[in-house]
Amino acid sequence: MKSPIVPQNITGVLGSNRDVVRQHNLSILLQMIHFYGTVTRSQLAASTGLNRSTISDLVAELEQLGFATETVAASASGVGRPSYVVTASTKVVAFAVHPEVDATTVGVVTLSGKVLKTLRVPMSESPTSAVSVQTAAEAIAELKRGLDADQKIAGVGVAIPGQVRVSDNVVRLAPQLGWVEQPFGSMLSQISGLPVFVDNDASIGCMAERNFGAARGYLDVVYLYAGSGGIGGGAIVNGSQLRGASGYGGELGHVRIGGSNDKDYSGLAGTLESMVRRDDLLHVFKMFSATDEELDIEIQSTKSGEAKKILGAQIDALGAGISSFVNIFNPEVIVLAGFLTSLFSYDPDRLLAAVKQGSLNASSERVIIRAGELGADL
Amino acid sequence: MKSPIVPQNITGVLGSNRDVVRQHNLSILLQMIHFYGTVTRSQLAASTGLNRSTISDLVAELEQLGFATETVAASASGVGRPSYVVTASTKVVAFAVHPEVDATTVGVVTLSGKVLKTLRVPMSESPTSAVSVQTAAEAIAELKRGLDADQKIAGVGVAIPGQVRVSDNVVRLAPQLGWVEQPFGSMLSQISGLPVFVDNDASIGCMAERNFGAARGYLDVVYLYAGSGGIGGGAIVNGSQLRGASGYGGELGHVRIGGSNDKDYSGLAGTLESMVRRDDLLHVFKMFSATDEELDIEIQSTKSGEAKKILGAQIDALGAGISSFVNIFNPEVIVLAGFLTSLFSYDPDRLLAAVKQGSLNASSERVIIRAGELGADL
DNA sequence: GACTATATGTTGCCTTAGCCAACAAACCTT
DNA sequence: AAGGTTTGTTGGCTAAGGCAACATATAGTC
Repeated sequence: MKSPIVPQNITGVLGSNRDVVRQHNLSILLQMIHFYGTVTRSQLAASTGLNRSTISDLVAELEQLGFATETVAASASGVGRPSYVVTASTKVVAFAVHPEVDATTVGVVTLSGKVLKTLRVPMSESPTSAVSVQTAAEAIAELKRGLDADQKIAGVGVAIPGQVRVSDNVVRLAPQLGWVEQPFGSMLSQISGLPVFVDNDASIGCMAERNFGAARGYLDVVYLYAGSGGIGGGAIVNGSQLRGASGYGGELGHVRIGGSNDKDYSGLAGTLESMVRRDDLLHVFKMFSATDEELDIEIQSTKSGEAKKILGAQIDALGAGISSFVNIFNPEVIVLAGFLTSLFSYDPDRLLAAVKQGSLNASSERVIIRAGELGADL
Repeated sequence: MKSPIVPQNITGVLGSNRDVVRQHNLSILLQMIHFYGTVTRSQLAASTGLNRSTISDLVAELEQLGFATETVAASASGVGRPSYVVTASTKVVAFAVHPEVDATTVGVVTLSGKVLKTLRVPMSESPTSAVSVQTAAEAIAELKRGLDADQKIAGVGVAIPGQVRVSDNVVRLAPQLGWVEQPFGSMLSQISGLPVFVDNDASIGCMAERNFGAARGYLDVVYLYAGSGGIGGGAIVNGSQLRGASGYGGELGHVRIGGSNDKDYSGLAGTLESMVRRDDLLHVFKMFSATDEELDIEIQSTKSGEAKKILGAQIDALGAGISSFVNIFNPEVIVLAGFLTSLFSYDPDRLLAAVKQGSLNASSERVIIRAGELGADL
């Protein structure tokens, strides 16, 4: 067997297709149902451009697969015959796992994005990946017992505060947890017997905002999330998540914005993460740990000049970072999450001014804020 | 007519389709032919995954449309029946227009990417867009006369050193040329009677490198180009060009990397463009204007401490910028063009070290250099 | 040089999936 | 109740890719 010399790598991601069309269309419908929770058939037809009969066929298939339910239109409010209402099935659920330093959280989510139940397992110390997997598996088993017999489980989504190689669900580096090269996906998959999808927490937050939150329906989105562990980011480029070659693109917190020598959690100097630090605010408020809500109250009500100075500096730094992202991505929406929300609401004008000052096109740029929700996944 | 309340904006860019498949497949084949210049039918079949008979059919259609030629395989070197060779037709050409401050360049390019002829029209002063359009149209007419009767003209591609709204071919802002909101596309289209596609020069350079140059075949690419007018950039994300919501994304030169107050050509402070300046090098070498080649010779042979200092600083700044892009995009390749090539070859180790220092994942990151070629287009 | 193995092109038929048009059903208005 | 409007349903149509059998062109073997 000679190796076939140049096996032709294709120009793009282009496998061509025939029945791929079906898959594609089903997937689109499922996305829309997932997205809206409840849609009429005619709406589906209108927005996909597909024929009524085709939609009918496709929805029937989805229904048979258990992903959707058709109901006979409650109270119609139109002229013609009322369209059938397609509802995302609550029979299909997924588990969402979020390992953190002080706890591992597991939730059950329906296809429609509703969180049915969550379980938070506190940890006395930062868990190894093996411990975390074990904890997650037990929580999943526990939650599984609470499900109805007819509910199907689609899989498990894991949100990791760190870099993840998505292709094989390996956690490359999670500095806070102290994990390096941990095959979290395969470990959890083996124990739980379910398909597992691992991704960066900010990427997942970004997708969640795009599907259910502030960036709902936009095609170009920049997302920034700041928690106790630094700043994570994600971007939606032309409707799909920025991943990069190996799946760990979108590290927007580690973008260099200033000449400062302060280092961030990953040891890089002058980055956004090093200049917008939650810890600095906690420190000036003499708090040790606080929820985002507690911190927000402190921020909005502070009279300390020192605190105001830090807040101003952080807002300017955040604005500088955002302006870079505006220049790079030209997004429709920028979504801030975590305590960045507080920075924005503390002085929106200052942030907007900072962004405007550093970006090329003042045009078409809106900043919306919204807290992220627990990891939802497809 | 009531407006249909919520006309359903779809989740993604999703119109669904049936005969779209054909278009898709034809387009893929054309891309591959365009990309390789010459391919066998069996190669096409292998890399698209399509059936032999389908390929046969598709290629026949392309041939009939005049985009490709099938030849009976010159010297075969295999076991079985030799496969037909499909060649990009030289019968289909496109014009490439590049307006600059001191000249407007127009070229004829074949589908296979070969530049048949170029025409450079020098300008005594920076042209208005109307003048530039007029010049381009005349040059196109001139070049048209030199074409064979059986050559088809696909269209005109225009590379603008500035921001372009791709959707309607309007130049938003080209600081060097002093253009603001010029509908270059429609103007040229009207005069020349050809379809015109306008885009940012760096974006086009990026695509060219991806199709024919150093980034050939890669799916995630970051491209940086530095000319006399500043630094432009482009990125290929998952195989397609980063455009942004309004089509002027990818302004990588205007990303903030330092606390400096030096401003770039667009008036932004501390950006990559403000810290890596061709002019500074020209100045230290006491040159007024120079080609990249002349500058390169100067750079590689200089013994001046002053020059070395500037070079070092610029390399560090470039490295800082690149490291940000590595964190954001996680690309496979970074392509440097223009005089950035010289910076890299002057001290590659220093640049690599600077990149490494500022980026998260030292893994999977290669830097290749190559000079860009004149705008080729699809 | 005939034979075999191998790879590819060609042809006719099949299947799939979306479209279309006609009709039926369910709603609103008058 | 009649007419208008929107949507669902049904049966037939069509385009496009797959498949299998056969034809064709090369290399290697005896």
